[in-house]
Amino acid sequence: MTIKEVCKQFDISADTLRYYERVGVIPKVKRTKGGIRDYSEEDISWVENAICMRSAGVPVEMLIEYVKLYQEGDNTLEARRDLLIEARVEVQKKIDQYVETLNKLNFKISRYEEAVKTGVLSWEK
Amino acid sequence: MTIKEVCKQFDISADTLRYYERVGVIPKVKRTKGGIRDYSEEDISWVENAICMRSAGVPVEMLIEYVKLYQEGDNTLEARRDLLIEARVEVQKKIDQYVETLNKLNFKISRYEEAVKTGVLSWEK
DNA sequence: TATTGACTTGGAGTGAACTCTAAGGAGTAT
DNA sequence: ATACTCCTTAGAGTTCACTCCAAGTCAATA
Repeated sequence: MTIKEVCKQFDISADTLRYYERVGVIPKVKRTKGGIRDYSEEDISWVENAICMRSAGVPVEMLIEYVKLYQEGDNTLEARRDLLIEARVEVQKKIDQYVETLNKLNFKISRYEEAVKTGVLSWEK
Repeated sequence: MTIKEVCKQFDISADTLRYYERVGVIPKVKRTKGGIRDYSEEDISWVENAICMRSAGVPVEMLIEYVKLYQEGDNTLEARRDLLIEARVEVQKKIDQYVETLNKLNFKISRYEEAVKTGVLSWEK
C-alpha cells in the first residue's frame, strides 16, 4: 500500500505519516527497490493505532516509547502494560474533565435559551 | 484578591492569568492605586470559567470572542448562545473520541495482563 | 529521449498556548 | 534610607506536533 492510499484511508497527511515514522511513533516501513514506502497490513494497524491514541491526546513521546519497548521483545511486556495503564489514567482524567465542562456548557446554554425567549438572562455571567 | 491568591486557588501561573487578561480571555481586572491587580468575585468567576473551558480544549480564540460579545451587551445573547453551542459540539466530539480510545486501551491492557500472567501475548500488536 | 508526476530526504517554518526575561516601580521591614 | 519582595510591562523564547520547502530520484508516458 502506498503512502497516498494510507493518507486517503485515514484522512491524514503524508507529511504526518513520514513524521510519525521518522520519530518512531510507528516502526520503519519497508520500501520498494526505488525507495518508496510500501505499507504492510501490520504497518497499517500501527498507523491506525497511532492516530487513535493521538486523537485522545496521548503524547507522541509515549507512543515512541511503546514502539521502542515493543521492538525490544517479550521481556518488555510489563513495561508496555504499565505504559498503557499510564495512558489510560490520563485519558480517563481528560474524559472526566471534558464531561464536567460539557455539563457547565449545557447549563449555560439552557440559561441562554431561556434568556433569548424571555429577554431576561437569569443571574448573569 | 491578589494575583498570587488566584494562582493558588486555581493552581495556575501568574503568567497565564496575565496572558488571559492581556488577550481578552477574561475582562480587564481592576487595579489598586499602585497598579496592582485586585480580582473581584466576578473576575474570579471569569477565571474559573476560562480554566474550565480551556481544560476541555475550547480554544482561546473562542473565549475571547465570548468575552467580546458579553461586553457588547444584551443584543448579543443569541450570538453568545450560538458560540456556546458550537463549543459544546466540539467538546462532545472529543468525549466520543476519547471514550473510543479508552475502550481500545482497556482491551489492549487486558491482553497484556493476560500475557504477563501466562507469558503468551494473544494475537500480537 | 524528454518530460511529467509522485515520491524521497533533511531541515526549516508554523500556530497555539503559554512561559520566561529584563527593566522598573510600589509597599513593607530594618 | 536601604534592602527586600512582589508586583508591573513589553516583548522574546519555548514546547508540541505537525507542516512546508528545496533539491533530488525514479518510473511511466509522449
